[in-house]
Amino acid sequence: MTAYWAGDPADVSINAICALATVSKPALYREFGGEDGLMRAVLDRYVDQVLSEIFDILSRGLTLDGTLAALIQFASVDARMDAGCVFFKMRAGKHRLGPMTRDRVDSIDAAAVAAFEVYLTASRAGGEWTGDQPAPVIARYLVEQLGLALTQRAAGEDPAQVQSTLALALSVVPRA
Amino acid sequence: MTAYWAGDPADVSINAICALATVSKPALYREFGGEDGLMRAVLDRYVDQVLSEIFDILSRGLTLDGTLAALIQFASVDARMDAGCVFFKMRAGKHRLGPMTRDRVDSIDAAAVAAFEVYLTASRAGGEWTGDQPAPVIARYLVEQLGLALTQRAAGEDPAQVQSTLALALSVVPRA
DNA sequence: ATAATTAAATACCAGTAGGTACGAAAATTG
DNA sequence: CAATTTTCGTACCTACTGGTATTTAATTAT
Repeated sequence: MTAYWAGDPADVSINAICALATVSKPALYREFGGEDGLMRAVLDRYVDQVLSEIFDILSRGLTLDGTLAALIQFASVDARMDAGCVFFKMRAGKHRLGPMTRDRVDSIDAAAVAAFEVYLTASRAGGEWTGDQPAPVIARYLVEQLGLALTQRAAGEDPAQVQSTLALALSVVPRA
Repeated sequence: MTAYWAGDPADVSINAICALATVSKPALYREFGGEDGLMRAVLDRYVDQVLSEIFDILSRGLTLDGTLAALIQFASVDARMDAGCVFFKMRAGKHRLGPMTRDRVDSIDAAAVAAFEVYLTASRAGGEWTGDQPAPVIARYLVEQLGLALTQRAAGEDPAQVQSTLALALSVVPRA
């Protein structure tokens, strides 16, 4: 996970991973079946350990404004995201992934959009979100903007600049 | 250019290009010096033939609203951008490029932001743009949003969905 | 027509990718 | 302790990468 996170997952070879982990190549294949299985396992672990923070933010019961502020903070300033996000890195190079990893990426993507949709619907019911746009559109929009911010961070862009871009993008969500 | 455009530039090998162009490998090396030289040449040609459309839109003397609408149309619906954009594809995988191509990518990126900045400054002087944000911030924002839209199209997303995302993103620009 | 020169393609190089056959070591069982 | 089974790593495989040495073909000069 560390190796995939630090750079581009597609640029990290099985050989390099074995060397980093001081594990023999057949041992790795016995454990994960191949590159596809390894990446899928890494992605699952990453979602569990890191990306869950995003789902967590949505379930804190914050105001809409507070939720968006927390998302902006996490994606563009938090040190944990200095090297970007394993999920969005994999999604950006989806065509290079094996079938299992690709399926996982798709289902995580769908789950993220769905989580935002649920949040937005509740937010609208509570009168906090006054938008006339359909919730699915805004949910998809938010995921894409988070992805853009995390991609920019992975590219080494200045966090302050990433933050200003993301804050601007999320300012289209009308708060009550 | 066709090969780089159709997929991911980093996934197209010199061998494949030679086969497609029915050109021997030494001939290609005599002409371009190597992969880096070829990519730089392709990028230059692409900017000249395709990406110039964006700079052209900015110099048509349209209203701010009309300009943004034209940009949205071009990036998210125009059939020429069905496979995405060679420039943004290369920029997304910048770490994989040779030094010459990478320098070109950087300078084209800077030129694009500068062009938007000039446009916005003029637009503000004309009273069409009423934003209080600094022009450089909005210029950078617009380039990133165009890049996001073109990346989504390269990934095969539904143009209508790309359009709705981009239109939403550009709606933060305050029109008089 | 033949010799000298220029052009271009075939065939090859080292390096690395993902993946595995097979022999050695270690643990388990009788 | 001996025999068997299971675990594990060295060494190797094929495919493909960017790049080039060497040979073949075309051209020019005599």
